[in-house]
Amino acid sequence: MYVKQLAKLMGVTPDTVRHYTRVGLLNPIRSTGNGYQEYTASDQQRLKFIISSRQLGFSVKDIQQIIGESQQGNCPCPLTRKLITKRLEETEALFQETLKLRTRMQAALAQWDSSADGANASDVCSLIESFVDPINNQMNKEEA
Amino acid sequence: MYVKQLAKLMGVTPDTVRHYTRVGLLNPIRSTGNGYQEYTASDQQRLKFIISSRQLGFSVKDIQQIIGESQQGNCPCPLTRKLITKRLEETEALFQETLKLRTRMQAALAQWDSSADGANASDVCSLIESFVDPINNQMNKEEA
DNA sequence: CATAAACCTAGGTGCGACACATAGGTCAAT
DNA sequence: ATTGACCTATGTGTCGCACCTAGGTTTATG
Repeated sequence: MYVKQLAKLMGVTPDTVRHYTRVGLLNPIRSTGNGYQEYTASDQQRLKFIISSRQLGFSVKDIQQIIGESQQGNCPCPLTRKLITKRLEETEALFQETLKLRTRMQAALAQWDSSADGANASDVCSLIESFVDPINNQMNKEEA
Repeated sequence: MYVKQLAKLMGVTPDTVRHYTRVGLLNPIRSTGNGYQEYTASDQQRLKFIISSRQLGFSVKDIQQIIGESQQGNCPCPLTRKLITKRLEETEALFQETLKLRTRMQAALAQWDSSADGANASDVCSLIESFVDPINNQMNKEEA
């Protein structure tokens, strides 16, 4: 099976399949004669594994490591647990940051909807310049 | 004031200041003689604006646009509102995706903590291979 | 005065996971 | 023979910086 067919079958783009091939995650066979890449059932199974792993938050390098561990005859599961623990921490951090960003943006937009336009020579945009963040600016807390 | 001093004053790295200078957001004056970049009070104010904008989720290109609009004599506030609306939508989408990813990861880790290691010739990692996502796999919903 | 420490410059590269473009070869049908 | 749809390898662009290279400047010190 050629690249486009495999891609369509697995719900990714041909470029994605080529990308994984470039980095060594897929190992198609060179077709005799025309030089086309022939993807086997093994590649299909591997691609399914890659897609599952990506959906679980593993990076491409993580997947390379996991597969490498497996190919060296070691059980990759301990490594897998370690990696996902790390990735989960990162995702948790990203989640919290995104949540805070969203709150800031919503607060800004709400404030701006009810405020007039305006700028002068020294300012660029009065909306941004005068934005007061009710979250990060709680009367400077206990400082007063 | 030179790059390091401005950076320290505003709580960013000298590289960040240089980056904004490279893309034209800051316009320091060339010092006579030694070629050093001299940042003025105007640059300091501008940098403050940039940092605020970044914290509100604007991209560097957004900021370039907003400043450009202002420099052409137009009020940048309508553009600002339009841009933040778009960025807020993106942030909302990222937030939802991150939330779902976190849930998947937590589910996987919980399942893996109580399951044995194992892999064979055709598998890479049985944990990933046999992971069942309780969120995305709700008995295939109504299909049965 | 020589030297070292600490600052500065411009320009280039690296990150991550692809998407997209370039220039060309192959194959099947018309 | 030509067209269209496929394929190849390789390179570049994305984003916001961080980091590195190779060098010049300034200041303090022995």
